[in-house]
Amino acid sequence: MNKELLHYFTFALSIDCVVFGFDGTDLKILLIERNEIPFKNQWALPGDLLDPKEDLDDSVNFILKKLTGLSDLFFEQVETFGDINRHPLGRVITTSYFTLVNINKYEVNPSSFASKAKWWKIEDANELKLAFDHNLILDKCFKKLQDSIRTRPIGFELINHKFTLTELQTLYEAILNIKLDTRNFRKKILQKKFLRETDTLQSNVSHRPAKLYTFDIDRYELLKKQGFSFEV
Amino acid sequence: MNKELLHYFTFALSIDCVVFGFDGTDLKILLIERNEIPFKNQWALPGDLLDPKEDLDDSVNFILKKLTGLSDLFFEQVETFGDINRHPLGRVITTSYFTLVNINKYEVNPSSFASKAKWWKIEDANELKLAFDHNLILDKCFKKLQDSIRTRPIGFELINHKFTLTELQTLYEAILNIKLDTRNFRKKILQKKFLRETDTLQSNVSHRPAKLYTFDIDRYELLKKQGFSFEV
DNA sequence: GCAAAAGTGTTTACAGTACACCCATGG
DNA sequence: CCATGGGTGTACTGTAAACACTTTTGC
Repeated sequence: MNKELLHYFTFALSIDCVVFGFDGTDLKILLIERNEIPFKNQWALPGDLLDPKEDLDDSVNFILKKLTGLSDLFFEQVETFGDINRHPLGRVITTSYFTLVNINKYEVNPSSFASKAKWWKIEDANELKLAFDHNLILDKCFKKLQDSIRTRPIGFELINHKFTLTELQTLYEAILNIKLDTRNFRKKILQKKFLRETDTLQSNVSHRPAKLYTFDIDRYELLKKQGFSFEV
Repeated sequence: MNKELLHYFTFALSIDCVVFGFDGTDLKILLIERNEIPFKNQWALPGDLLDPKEDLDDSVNFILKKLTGLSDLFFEQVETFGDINRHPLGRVITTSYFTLVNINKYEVNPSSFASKAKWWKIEDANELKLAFDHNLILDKCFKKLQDSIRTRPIGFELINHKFTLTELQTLYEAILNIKLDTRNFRKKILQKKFLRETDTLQSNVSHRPAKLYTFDIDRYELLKKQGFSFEV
């Protein structure tokens, strides 16, 4: 490679993972506390520099696992941030990815340069001064999440395999930050026919037990292709 | 910077501009013919390596102008592509941006490593074997364009300042690649109230002249904020 | 007066919204 | 038998879709 060209090969690339989680009640976001400069002892999105030998999209799960122990999540790319001064150590461009998981199904274990890893309520995370431009990234990804839930049945990771309609409604309410009418919500979501009633009921609840539902995968995939729209 | 860290600062970043254009009838895409390796003499999206001293978002117009003469367009970031082998000269990550312009309002002039710059019909461009992974990038950006036109009144660059409803309908039909019912289209788009009737008529047409309309900017901005949805 | 595109209204069907009471269980 | 959340139906309103003829101009 000639010298003129080498001048261009001086960027670093990083990946930032925006992992939203739902615990049955609240929408949360997974943050780590950094124990390395820059921004040592500050909260940040899990993210790291990309190794030049690794593929961009493939590295997301690798990096997330290294810092938090979570693995094999389905991420979606959101946006790439490239302000000149966004990183104190040099010219680092970062690409952000988001996903949404069921918090109860995963155990979080900080490692590498993460001294802590913790689920924060969205509202609380927004109060923090995060490392780098991570407040901005979080904000953009949250908007993308809100958009996403309106245009597709967000996935099988969100809630337990079998779930009640109330749990699903709570998820929608948490993400969109609005109250929904129970009867209308049920009507609308059942209409789409991507939920299947099971013959199991909730147990050990001190009220009328709710029916449990599962996703009908085939129908779900079909809707995704057709450009499903769910205007709640 | 220590040696270990330097290992990460070996990426190059490029920008690819996906400029869609409308000439009143067809939807087109602006491509250049490269007169430099790699992919010399092949058609490609206008794009180039980013100078490490330049901001990411700010460089789009700079690069486009250098190659095609077009300037000051409003771009939107779409996606970042980072396959390991996408660029033959080394590890180059590229970020794609799209815009939509009125072809008749701009003059195209190839320069720098572009020997030609030409508007191609979308269908024809899809038949070409483009440089790098540009077929993939074009495809993703086209889908984004189709999405965009459903969720906002795409801008003031598309058509002349004053335009007829038929021109606007033709634009929608070209982008979405469907036929629309004239009466329903007019009803729906006028309902949104972001068009304002002028007291001017078309002239020099050998049929009944159409009324000319303009955008009502205030109303347009309001709708953008509110998350306008136009399900044609 | 003819060719060519502009312009216009009504009916029908379906989806969204608002709203209040009974049901099944655990304790 | 009471507390708790589960579960259901109907009437109303508004938007989407289908569809055909008259108007205005240039030549």
